[in-house]
Amino acid sequence: MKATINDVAKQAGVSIKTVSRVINNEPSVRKATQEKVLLAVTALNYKPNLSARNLAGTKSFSIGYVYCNPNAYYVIDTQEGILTACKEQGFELFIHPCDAKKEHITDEVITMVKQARVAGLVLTPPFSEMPDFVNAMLALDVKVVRIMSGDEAPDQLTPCIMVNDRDAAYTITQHLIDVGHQRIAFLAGDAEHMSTIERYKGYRKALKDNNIEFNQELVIEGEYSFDSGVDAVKILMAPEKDIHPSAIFSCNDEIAAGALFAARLMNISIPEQLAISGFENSPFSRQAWPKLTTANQPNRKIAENAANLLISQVRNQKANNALTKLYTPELIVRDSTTSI
Amino acid sequence: MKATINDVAKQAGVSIKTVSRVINNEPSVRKATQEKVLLAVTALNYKPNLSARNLAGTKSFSIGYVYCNPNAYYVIDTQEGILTACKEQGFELFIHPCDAKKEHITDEVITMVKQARVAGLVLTPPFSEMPDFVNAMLALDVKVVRIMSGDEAPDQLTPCIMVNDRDAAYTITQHLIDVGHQRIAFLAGDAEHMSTIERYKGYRKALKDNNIEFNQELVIEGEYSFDSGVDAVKILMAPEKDIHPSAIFSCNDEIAAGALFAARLMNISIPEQLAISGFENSPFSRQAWPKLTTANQPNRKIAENAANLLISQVRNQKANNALTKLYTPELIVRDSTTSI
DNA sequence: TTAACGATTGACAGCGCTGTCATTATTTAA
DNA sequence: TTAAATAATGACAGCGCTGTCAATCGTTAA
Repeated sequence: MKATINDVAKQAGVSIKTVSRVINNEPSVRKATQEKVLLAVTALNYKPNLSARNLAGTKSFSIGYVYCNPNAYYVIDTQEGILTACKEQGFELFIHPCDAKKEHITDEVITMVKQARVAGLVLTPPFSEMPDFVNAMLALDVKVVRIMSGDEAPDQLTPCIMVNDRDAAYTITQHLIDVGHQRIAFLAGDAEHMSTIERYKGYRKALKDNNIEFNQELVIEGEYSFDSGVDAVKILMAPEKDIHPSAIFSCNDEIAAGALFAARLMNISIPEQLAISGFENSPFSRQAWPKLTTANQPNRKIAENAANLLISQVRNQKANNALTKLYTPELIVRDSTTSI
Repeated sequence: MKATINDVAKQAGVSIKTVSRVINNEPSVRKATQEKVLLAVTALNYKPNLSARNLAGTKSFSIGYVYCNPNAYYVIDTQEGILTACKEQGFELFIHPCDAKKEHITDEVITMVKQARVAGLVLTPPFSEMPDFVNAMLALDVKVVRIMSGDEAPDQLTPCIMVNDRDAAYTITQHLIDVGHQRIAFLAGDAEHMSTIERYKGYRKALKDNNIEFNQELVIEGEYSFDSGVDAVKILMAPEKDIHPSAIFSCNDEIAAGALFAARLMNISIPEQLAISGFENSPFSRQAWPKLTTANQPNRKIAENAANLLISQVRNQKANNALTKLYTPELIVRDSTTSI
C-alpha cells in the first residue's frame, strides 16, 4: 500500500509533525533530523496525499490554467510546461478552457477558483491582458502569473513572463532587410492583441534603423487567420497595383501560410519574387512549402517558468510582484525568405 | 464561506450521513427526506469537497485522460468533452500527456494512476489500441473506456466508443464515385493505426459495391502528415506516368492539405482535374483552398460520451464491459470535390 | 554552575467527508 | 393486536495531513 506520513515518521523515529515540517520546508528542523526524515521518505517512496493536504491545511496545492485560445498547439504546449512544473513540485493542475468574451466570464472563473480551491492561476493572452479580470482574481487572494507580450510588465499587479515580440519582430524584419528587401509589407494579426502591437513596433523600428521609409499602404490590417493572409496578398499583389512589396512580414504562421498559398495561386514564386516570414514556429510553418522563416517561442519552457514562479509565490505567500522574466523568440531562417 | 455537509444537514434537519446518502444517490432514503436535503443543497449552493471525499471514501472522484497524440486539435476537443462530463458529475480530471513509445510508459502511467488515485481512464489511440496497456490498467482495478476505430469492440475488456471510420470512408468514396470518379487513389495514414486500416476497408468496399476494379498502384502508403500527401501526389501525378487518378481519398486532412498543395504546384486544378477529400474536419480542412471535402467526427461529443460512460462505471462499480457506442463520422462536402 | 532563553520537537484536534454499525421508524405477517 | 422483519436514519471513528500550542532540548549569559 502507499506509504503515509505515519509510516515515514515511524521509519525515521520522529513524530508525524516533524515529517510534515520537513516535506514543507518549514524552518526549525535540525539538519540531522531533516536528513533522517528525507532518508525515510526516499526509502518508502513517500508522496504526500494531496487530498489530505488540501483538506487539512489552509493553503492549497492546486493551480489553474485558464485559457481561451484558438491555437491548439499553443495551448497544448503551455499545458505541458505547466504540468512539468506541477509534477516536480507536487501540485495539481486544473485546466479551464473557456470563452473570454462570454458575458459573465469573470464570475465563471471565480466559481471555478473557489470550487477547486486553486491557490494560483497561470494566465495567457487574452486573460493576461484583461486588467479587470486579473484584479478580480487577486481580490480572491489568488496568486497570478501572467504570460504576455512586451518587454516589460505593464504594471506591478503580478509577476510577469514577458515575451519580447518587439525585438523578435525587429530581428525578423532585419533579416528580411539583410537579404535585400526594402519594400516589406506588414500583415497584422488581431489589432486588440498586444502581440500584434508589439510586433508592429519591432517592424517599424527595424525600418527606421535601416533608413527605410515607412509606407502605410504596405500595412494590412487583419486577424490571426489563414484567410487574413490570403486576402492581404490578393490586395498587395493585385496586378493593377503599380508597386508591390518584395517581402512580407506576417504576424503569425497561419497568416503566413495563407499568404504563401495566395502567392502560389497567383504564380508568384517564393522566395524569389516574394519573401514571406511567419511568427510562432507552429507545425504550420514546417508544413508549408517552402518552409517558413519564422520566430520560435519556447512555449513549453515559458509556461514551465511561469508555473514555477507561481508555485513559489503560493509557497512563500510573500509575492514579489515586480518580478519579471523576459523571453525573446529567436529567428529561424527557412526557405521562404532565402533562395533554395 | 463555502457551505459544508454540516450546514446542509442543519438546514435540512437531518444528519450529515443522510445528506451524504442523498448526494451519493444511495438507496434507503425516504423520498420526502431526499427532497428536504436537495432543497437545502440548492439553497446553500452546496458542492461536496472533493478532497474530503477522496480522503474519506474508498472510491475516488477523479478520472484521467492519458494521451499521446500529435494532433493538438484532437486532444483539445477531447479534453473539453471529458471536462464537460466531469463538471456535470462532480469529478476531477487529470490530464497526462506522454509518449506512448517510451520504454516504460506503462509503469509511468501506473505510477500516475496510483499517485492521483484516479478511478478511471479515458483512452484514445494509440493507448486504446494497446491491449497490454489496457490490461495493465484493469489489473490496477482502474475502470477504462476506450475510444477507437472500428464498428465493433475488438474484445470485452472495457466499454468502447467506436468511431466507424469504415462506413465514413465508404461514404466519402461513394461521394467521389457519385460525382463521376472511377480512378480514385488512396493515401494511407500510418499503417499501424486502426483508423488507417478501417478507412482502407471502407474505401475498398465502396469500390467493390460499385464494380470498380481495385488498382494497387493507386494506393500509396504513408503517414498522417502533410509531407506524406505532397509525396504521394508527386508520385501519382508524375507526368511520365500514363494513368493518373481523377480523385484522391486522403486518410486525414493533413495528408489532403499536402496533396492539395502539391497539386497546385503542379498546376493541376482542383477539383476539375483532380478531386481531393480529407478526413477529420480539422481547421486545416477549412483553411485549405479550395476547402476540403471531409468527414466530421464530433470529437467533443464522443469524448463527453466516453467520460460519462466511465463515470457511471466508476459510480456503480458494476461494469458492463460489453457496452459499445458507435459513432459514424458524417460527410461534409466542400469545394475540393465538387466544381465551384 | 545555573537560570533563562530560543530552537526543536511532539501531542492532539480537526479539515469535510464516507464506512460501519447501532438505533429508531415503519411495514409486514401472524 | 403484536412480534418479527425491514427500511430509514444517525452516532461515531477515522482517512492523511496541517495548525496550534505545549513540552523538551541545547545554548548562552550571569
